[in-house]
Amino acid sequence: MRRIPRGRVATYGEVAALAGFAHAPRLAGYALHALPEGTPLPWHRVVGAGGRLSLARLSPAGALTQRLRLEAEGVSFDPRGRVRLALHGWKRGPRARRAAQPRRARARMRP
DNA sequence: GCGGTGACGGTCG
DNA sequence: CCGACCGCCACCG
Repeated sequence: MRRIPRGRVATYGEVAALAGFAHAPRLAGYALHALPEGTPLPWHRVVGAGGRLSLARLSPAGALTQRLRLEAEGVSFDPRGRVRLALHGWKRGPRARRAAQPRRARARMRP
């Protein structure tokens, strides 16, 4: 979790995979649930698939805290309250895409 | 040991 | 865009 850069988010599945549990995203959820109150870990940067704040089910207040913390880092949400992964996804965002695509053809000159 | 239960994720209707 | 299921696996009663 600490690896997730400020202003970017990762999904439970990604966190689980990074921890070596590629086929058990639920474990990530379970682990987060077990975090102590004032944990220094950036737990707010972990979101559900599609950018949903899964915490909402368990604790709407907690989800609000998560949202405020993310917005404070510059993370934006869509009208339905989901993180815009296309912009802030650690592995799917614009930055990740640039890293993945070695070379992007330059716009051609005017004919 | 057993069955129910998720801060999950993907599929299907 | 829902809601219902299903596979998943450590916890818990």
